[in-house]
Amino acid sequence: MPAIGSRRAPTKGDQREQALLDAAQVVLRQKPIGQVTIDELAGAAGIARSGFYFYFESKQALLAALWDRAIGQTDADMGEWLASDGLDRAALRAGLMLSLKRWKVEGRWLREVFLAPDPGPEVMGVRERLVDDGCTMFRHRIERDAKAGLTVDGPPALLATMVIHLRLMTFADAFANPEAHDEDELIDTLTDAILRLVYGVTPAKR
Amino acid sequence: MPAIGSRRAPTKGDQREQALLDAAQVVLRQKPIGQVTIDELAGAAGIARSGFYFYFESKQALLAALWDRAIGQTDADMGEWLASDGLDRAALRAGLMLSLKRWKVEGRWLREVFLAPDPGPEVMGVRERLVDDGCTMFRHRIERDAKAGLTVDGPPALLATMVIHLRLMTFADAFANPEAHDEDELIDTLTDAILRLVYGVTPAKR
DNA sequence: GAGCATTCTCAACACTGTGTCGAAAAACAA
DNA sequence: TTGTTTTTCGACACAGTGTTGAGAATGCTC
Repeated sequence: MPAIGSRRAPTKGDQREQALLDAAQVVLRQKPIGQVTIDELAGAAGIARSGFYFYFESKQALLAALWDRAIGQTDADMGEWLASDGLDRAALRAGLMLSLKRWKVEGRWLREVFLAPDPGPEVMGVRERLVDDGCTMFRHRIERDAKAGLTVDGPPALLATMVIHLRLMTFADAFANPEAHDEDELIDTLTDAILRLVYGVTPAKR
Repeated sequence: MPAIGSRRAPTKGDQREQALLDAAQVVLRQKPIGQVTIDELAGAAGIARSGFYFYFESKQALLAALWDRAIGQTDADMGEWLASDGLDRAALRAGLMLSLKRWKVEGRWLREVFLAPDPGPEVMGVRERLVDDGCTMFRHRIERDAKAGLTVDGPPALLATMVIHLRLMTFADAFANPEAHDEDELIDTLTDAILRLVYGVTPAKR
């Protein structure tokens, strides 16, 4: 594991570590962590089970690393909207759609790290960082608009948390029941729901 | 396990089964299921580990039974509002407050059954029943109001799911961070959020 | 390319928790 | 009491995790 920015060429071990992460990501798309053994993960990356422990302390540690790798992407989805101001419905909708697409593929294990009741300390660390960061960014966005008198009154922190959770659960649900709702309808409903939640506004028909 | 309505006195075994459920409920308030062993549950009810299997097939089965026992209560919390019509803010708020109180005590294991990524089939059965029933009841309430032209337009099923999830996550969050928000403020914000979500209305200041 | 250090691999072991079985004890009915 | 059913538990088999230490492979330096 070379330091970030290190120039040294990736060693065989570095590649193995990436292979382990890649393999895990593929396996975890198919079934829940609880049903995946370390033996299986190691096997998928072409090493013996005990070799796994050279790279990661535990399954949880690998999961945390995997999640860490995905953080940037997830945040980036909503980036444009977070940077915008006021009732930018288009930016919000676009961000949500991007997120939904991601969730449709990686939903299973994203859900695990977000919602698992008792993840190890490593995962908890990453989760808190991500959720806190997410809430903070949303909160800043909302506070900005609150100052401009655009939002409903209500504690921005609470509103941000609600929006985050609403989004999260809607995507988790969409992953669990992919056939239940039309994708566009789902995103339109979610977009408008968030706008009503935060700004108290039902935007004009599209 | 006597049939419902059976007159026969509860045998020692029936009592033991209840003791097991009661003990589990207490233990599960303190720590996540993953950290509770069957040995511990059996011990808390005063029997040997292997004796546990006389009453329940697995930890998951006990959990399902425990949840089953709690279903009636949880539903009853929102009963008054579900039976009412239109924008009955008082009934909604009262129901939410009742639910919150319950979650503050039983939050840990309620959360587990709702959100665990990979519960056994027994729990899945109960979960689906509960979530589906909950969504269905909320949906009926919303459909009724939709017919009366009170709600925003949008698929009632989707709105119901969103409301259920918003409520669920807000309570889960309140359990996880009990100090984060004032109880009344939390419930007021949630109540208004739901009303805006479904009816597009920001009620008059209280 | 020889010598040396680092990186990597894995078989063998110890441990914890789950689930099964059958024999015995306790409770109940006739 | 006697026979039947219910309840209890010790002993076993098994699966998955995590540790250790020996040695193989790799890369670096001269």
